[in-house]
Amino acid sequence: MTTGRHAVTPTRLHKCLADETRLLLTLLIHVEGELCVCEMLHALKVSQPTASQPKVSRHLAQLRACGLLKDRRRGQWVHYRLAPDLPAWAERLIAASAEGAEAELAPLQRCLATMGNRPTRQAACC
Amino acid sequence: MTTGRHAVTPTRLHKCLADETRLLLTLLIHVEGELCVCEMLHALKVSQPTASQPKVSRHLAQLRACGLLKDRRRGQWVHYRLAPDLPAWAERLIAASAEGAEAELAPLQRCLATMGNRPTRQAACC
DNA sequence: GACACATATACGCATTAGCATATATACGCA
DNA sequence: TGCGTATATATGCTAATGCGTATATGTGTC
Repeated sequence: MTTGRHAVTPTRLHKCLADETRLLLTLLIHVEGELCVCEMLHALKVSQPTASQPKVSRHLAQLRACGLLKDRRRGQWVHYRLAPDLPAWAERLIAASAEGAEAELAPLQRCLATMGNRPTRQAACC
Repeated sequence: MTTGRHAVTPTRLHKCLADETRLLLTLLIHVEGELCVCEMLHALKVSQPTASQPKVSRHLAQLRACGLLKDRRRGQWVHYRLAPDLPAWAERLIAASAEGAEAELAPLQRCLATMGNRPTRQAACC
């Protein structure tokens, strides 16, 4: 479990979302709630056919280091979700981004919906 | 429609705001409505004592090129304001940033308020 | 332990971004 | 015209960013 060293500031948050890959990963998690790396990799290939696993992993690590995401290992899968302690303004900022990126985001969501063999997700309480 | 060569996209907008200087300039304009370069330079020195005029000008040009700001020459002064045709999500995004950056923004506003010799601003309609 | 799968990190490289300094342009006024 | 003020751009440099490939770590299963 990674705990960011810094508080989330607007500049840091914008830097995180200034990369197309990180933006899509973040927004995808924002709308889906929680996703594992293989799901994100799968979805991302819709808009970035050449997207590689290390690329996704590196960007996720960066988002985690900034305090934007939390990870949770679930067997062999690692699931990512938005950090639960994000300030309200940060959530509003992400929501606004999601609206602006609706057109790019929708195809990825559709791809996710039809993805077979998705790892079972269990509620955090179990 | 957008006068810039490109439409404002979330990625482009985040890139714009991912730099501390550009973020503060944008937010300052957002809360003040319209500002000329010398006012921004003056205010910015509160948080960046070494801020130079070319630096501010370069960042403003970048924000303008992205379609975030519009400029208007008023005699020897050039006034900047947010582009009037920004999509609603972009304005909400900026407003959320402003909230997150409140602590850094307030001192600049105070500095502006006590700045002498500010160029007279006239309503756009005259 | 050996192997397969899921994910993370290291390394070398190419591109980009931001900066300081110097210089150019635009306007107002004498 | 020439000068002062306001703003913009050019240049050369350094540092940060993102990428692909290779490799390492962690987990489940046999």
